[in-house]
Amino acid sequence: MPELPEVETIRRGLCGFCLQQKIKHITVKCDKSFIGPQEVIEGQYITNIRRFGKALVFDLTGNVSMMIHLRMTGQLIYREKGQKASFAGGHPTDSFLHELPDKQTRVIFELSKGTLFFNDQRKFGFVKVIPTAEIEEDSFIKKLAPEPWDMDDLDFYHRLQKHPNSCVKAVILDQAIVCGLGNIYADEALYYAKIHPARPAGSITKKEAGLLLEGAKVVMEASINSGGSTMATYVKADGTKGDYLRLFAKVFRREGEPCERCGCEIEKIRVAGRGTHICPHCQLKKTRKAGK
DNA sequence: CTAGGATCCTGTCAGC
DNA sequence: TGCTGACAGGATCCTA
Repeated sequence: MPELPEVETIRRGLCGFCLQQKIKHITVKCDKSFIGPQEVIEGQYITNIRRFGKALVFDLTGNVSMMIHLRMTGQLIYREKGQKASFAGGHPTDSFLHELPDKQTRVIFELSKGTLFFNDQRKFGFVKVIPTAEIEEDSFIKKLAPEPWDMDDLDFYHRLQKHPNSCVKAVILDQAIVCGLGNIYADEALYYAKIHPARPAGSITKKEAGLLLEGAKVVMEASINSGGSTMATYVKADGTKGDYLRLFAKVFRREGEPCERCGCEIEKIRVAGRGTHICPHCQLKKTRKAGK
C-alpha cells in the first residue's frame, strides 16, 4: 500500500510524537511480523526516524535500529495516553478509528507516553531488528535506486533502456530502477506523461522519459504536501471511509469517469500483473508517427 | 541474463 | 444465505 509519499508522511508524523521516547515493552502478536531479538530494543530510546524508499528505519540508542516495511496493508498508529494525541498512517482502514489492539494488530510498542501499533491485514509487512551500522547493507535497502528527485532525465532514460522489452509500468515499479513509485503513482505518472503503461520501455523517447520523471515528481510531491492533512482528514472522517486518493488521483480507481483532459472514459486494464488505470485517448499504445 | 507469473496472507466484493 | 473466484497502494522467488 503505502508508497513513498505515505511513508514520508508517516515518518514526519511519528517524528513529531515519538522522538526521545523510550520503548518500554514490545508485544509480538504475530511471529512472522517481527524479525530479530525484541529484547535488544526494549529499554532503548528512539533517536531518529529515517526513510529508505518505502521502508522506515527507527534509530535507537544502543547502536541498534529497527526497519519497518508496511508492504501492501501495513499501518502505524500512535495513540497517546489519555487520548491527548493520535496519529495514523498507512493502508486506510477503519483500524485508524477503532479501539486498539484489534484483530490486525501484529506488534505493540509500549512507549513512555503512548503506544505505537503495527497493524497489517495481510502480514506482508514486517519489523526487523538490525544494528544501526548495518542498515545500509540490508538486502532491501542496498539495492534501492535513487528517488526521482535525485535522478536526471538522461540517467532515467538510460535506466529504462536497460529493460527494452519490459512494459514501462513494470520497469518504473522496480525499486532498483527508480525508488518510490508504487501502483498508484506509477499510473498517475504515466497519465501525466501521456504514456501507455504497456509500451516496451525501449520505445520510450528521451523526451518522454523526461516527462515521465517529471510526472513522478509532481504527483508524489503533491501527495506529500497534502499528506499531513490527508491522515488527519481520514481520522476526523468519523466512520466514513477515507477517500483521500480522490483529492489528487486523475486515473487511479476512476474507471468509468471522464478524463479531465479530454473527457474520454478512464479504463481499467491489466499490465504487469497489476490493475492499471489509463485514459485510452491520452495514452496511446502505438506511438504516433513522427510529424503527427 | 531477461521477463513474466506464482507466491506470501487476510478480507471484501461481485456473481451465481 | 452460502459458496466461489478475483482482486488488492509490495516485493521476492521460481521458471522458461
